Amino acid sequence: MARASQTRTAVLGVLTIEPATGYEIRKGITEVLGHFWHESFGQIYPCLAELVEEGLVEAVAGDRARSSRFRITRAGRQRLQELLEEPVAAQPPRNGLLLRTFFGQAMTPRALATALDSAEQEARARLGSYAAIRSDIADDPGYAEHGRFWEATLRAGELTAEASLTWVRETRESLGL
Amino acid sequence: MARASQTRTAVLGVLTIEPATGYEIRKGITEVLGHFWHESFGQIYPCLAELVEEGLVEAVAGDRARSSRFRITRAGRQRLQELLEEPVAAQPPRNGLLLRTFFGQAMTPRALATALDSAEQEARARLGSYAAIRSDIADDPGYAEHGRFWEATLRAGELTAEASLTWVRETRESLGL
DNA sequence: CCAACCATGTAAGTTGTTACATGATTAA
DNA sequence: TTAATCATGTAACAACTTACATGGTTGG
Repeated sequence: MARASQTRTAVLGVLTIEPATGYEIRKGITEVLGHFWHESFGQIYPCLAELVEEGLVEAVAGDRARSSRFRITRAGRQRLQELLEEPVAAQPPRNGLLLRTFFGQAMTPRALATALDSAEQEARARLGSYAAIRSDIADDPGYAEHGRFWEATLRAGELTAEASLTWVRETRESLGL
Repeated sequence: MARASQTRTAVLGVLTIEPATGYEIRKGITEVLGHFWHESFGQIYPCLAELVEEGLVEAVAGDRARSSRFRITRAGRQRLQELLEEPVAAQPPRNGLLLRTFFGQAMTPRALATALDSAEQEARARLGSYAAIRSDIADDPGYAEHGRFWEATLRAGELTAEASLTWVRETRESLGL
């Protein structure tokens, strides 16, 4: 059966921006969508092969040996639209930090405090990276079409990171850590 | 090889509260940890069998035929502490709503607006359920030990849901939806 | 008596990661 | 020349979901 996951959605989506090799697709997902999406090579290459077979993307000659660029077809754009309009499938939640917090009495206060420190550092790092991305957005040649959407996803990251910092602060206080 | 995932951590954790059947463990995870954790039966039963084999939990007679309660052993508590003190393994991000937002120009404004509506409704529903859980926490006989930790996880849910509502509001505005 | 819930377990399938293997190209 | 990056692909494994199969118990 055809791959039912959202990997297809992400790959087709990236190819609407410009034709790309598998390597570039993965790089784009990591660098641009990285704060809310992830794909590994082991997903991308088989997925591309399927998409070609279904006529949703087509391979064009690449810059170098053993490389091919993939371009989304008209059918691919149509399919992408359908995929995007399907209801969002929420991934089952698995928050390791909250699991540790919930069972906090089974660990040393020191260890829980360390976990909170890590969460804080990670949130700060994310906020820092978002500031850098804001410049990238302004420089993007496709700003008029993509920019506002890109900014919206970035804003989600900021709000999440800020909520995370608020939570760490409050939790340190309420648990006396 | 032994199951390396955090299912063991969650199961052992639940059993620190009181001995339980597999069914009760699943129920407890769904009802109490549901806003940040998830396990299916297909994970829990094999995991319990492994834990028994390793001496981390032991089966005691259950209330009825074909049922057994599982009790965490001293070794199990020790193992749980070690597991909790391991660094939090962040699950790779896959946010379907942000994926749709990023590729928002490839879908109709109407469809994106619908996705935002769903996100808003879901966040509101979560806030409602947290209010109900707050009463449960106050009623919990183990409040003094567990309650503060439980409340902290709930607060995380509230902050996340509120951040989500803020984002939906801002995004509707910035994208004119 | 019957619906809802309690209870256990397995098998098949899907999804995804990681490690490995291979080699071309480019910039220092 | 050599390290980094570009590029592709597969095989093994790990994790997880879902559907199925089975039957006991309780409350209305």
